[in-house]
Amino acid sequence: MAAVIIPNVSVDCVIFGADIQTKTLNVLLIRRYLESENSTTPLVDDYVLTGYHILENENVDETASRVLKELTGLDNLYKKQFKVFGNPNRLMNEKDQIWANSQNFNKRTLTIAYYFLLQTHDVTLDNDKFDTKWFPINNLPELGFDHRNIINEAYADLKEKSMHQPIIFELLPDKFTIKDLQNAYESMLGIEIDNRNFRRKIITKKYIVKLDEKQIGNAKKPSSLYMFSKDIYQKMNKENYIVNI
Amino acid sequence: MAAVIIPNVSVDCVIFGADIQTKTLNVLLIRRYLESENSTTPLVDDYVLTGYHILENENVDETASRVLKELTGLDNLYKKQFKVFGNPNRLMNEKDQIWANSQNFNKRTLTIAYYFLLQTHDVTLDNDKFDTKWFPINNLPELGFDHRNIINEAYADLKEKSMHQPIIFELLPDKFTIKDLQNAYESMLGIEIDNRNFRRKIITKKYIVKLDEKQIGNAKKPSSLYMFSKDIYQKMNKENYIVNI
DNA sequence: ACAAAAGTGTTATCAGTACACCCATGC
DNA sequence: GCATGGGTGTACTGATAACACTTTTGT
Repeated sequence: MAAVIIPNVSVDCVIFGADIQTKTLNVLLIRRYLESENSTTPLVDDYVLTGYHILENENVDETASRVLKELTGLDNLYKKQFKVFGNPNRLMNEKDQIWANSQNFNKRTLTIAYYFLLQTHDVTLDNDKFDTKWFPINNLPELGFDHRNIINEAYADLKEKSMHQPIIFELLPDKFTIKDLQNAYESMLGIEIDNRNFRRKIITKKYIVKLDEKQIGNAKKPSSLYMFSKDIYQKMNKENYIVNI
Repeated sequence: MAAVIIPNVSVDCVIFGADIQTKTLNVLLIRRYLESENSTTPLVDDYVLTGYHILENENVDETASRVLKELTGLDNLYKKQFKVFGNPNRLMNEKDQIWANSQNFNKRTLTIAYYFLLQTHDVTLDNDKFDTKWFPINNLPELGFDHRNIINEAYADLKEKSMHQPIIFELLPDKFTIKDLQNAYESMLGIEIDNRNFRRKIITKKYIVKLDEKQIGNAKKPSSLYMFSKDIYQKMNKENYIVNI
């Protein structure tokens, strides 16, 4: 009883992972590989996003969550459906044609693109099943289909959103230091932030709560841990319209 | 030679029109009407968004523009693809079933939703062809399918966006008064703004340019006209990251 | 005691808010 | 000359920006 899929439509997922060690924002990609019959150079050897078709009785959001779970084992993450890519030529470059012939899929497929936010160390990669790898957003490998474009648009949307919504916390552990938060902004936006002003700004927010805990294990002065309170944030932001163009 | 469409997918368009006279934000809707064979009460009598299927060789954005042009005759308007609606039950309520049977379309259809921004007085409604009507966003009629939901989500996205991007100008004529701008914000966001502070804030923006022209025709003191300079705006906003959570 | 990262304070400037009256015009 | 909406100013408060040194800890 194979699941019935909706033709002509797929879901693709840009999985963003913040690496708190390397202080980079990374993207999780799957290797796409096709050997050549008469040469040692492979016909196709690049990376793509994870994705799949939508099942007949499935909500589109559920498709995205399912695809994510299959790859990472994770559930209940921040998820944003940010754009549909439907250019008639989006799967028409040379390598994609070769791949399409080997995989037998429809050449006019729209894809509904999502991005997910998580921390790289929350994912245990099962590379027996998928040949996956994290790549820094600023140093992506060769990508198949229109996936470079999809990633770029996801990243632009994420940057834009991060500037006025508290989604950065989805990229951090529940307990984080002010410096972690600053690093997350700096690596995401590619900017430098004055540490003293940033600190003041953050500490005065009521929804950033100081915990009675210090970070252990790093070789120097231990720093205080904080958490983000979604409850307090939402209570403060009811009907609070600030026009800022 | 009928155009080939992509099955299972459609585009729906929320057309927002600002009415500078009534100071309301309106939505353009099409009447959906189906007579009953054995009763004077019609089987279906409500309103829906305009929309259509995507053609085989058409970009999704082109579908949206085409649908808009067919209904309004307008081109080159601000257009935002904001969300896909793909719930398996989205066309399954009673009246939609009746309608679906009379129109013979697939009950599992995803729709890619767009919204457009314009001024109501730019549209000449050809009601011989479509039975269309403007409705204030706060006083919508009975709506078919999941279109109330689609409109609500479009409106939420528009409000959110209007607070930190200069899209409000898409709802105004090229030349507008400060008061027009204020009215547009007030009706869109449902708030009241202090006229003096708003004025100062707007006039100090370099991309809001005062013209050597006064508004004529209104019976009192003529007010100065201004325009929005996209050029200046874009030059100022290059790489200008302001984190404000 | 030293290296490393955490954490702190001041001043100047700018933006936001609250609030009430005069001005220019058409009739 | 008067009604109508256009347009203006000030004082207070809070936020932002620029800037460099001290504190705490582990080794």
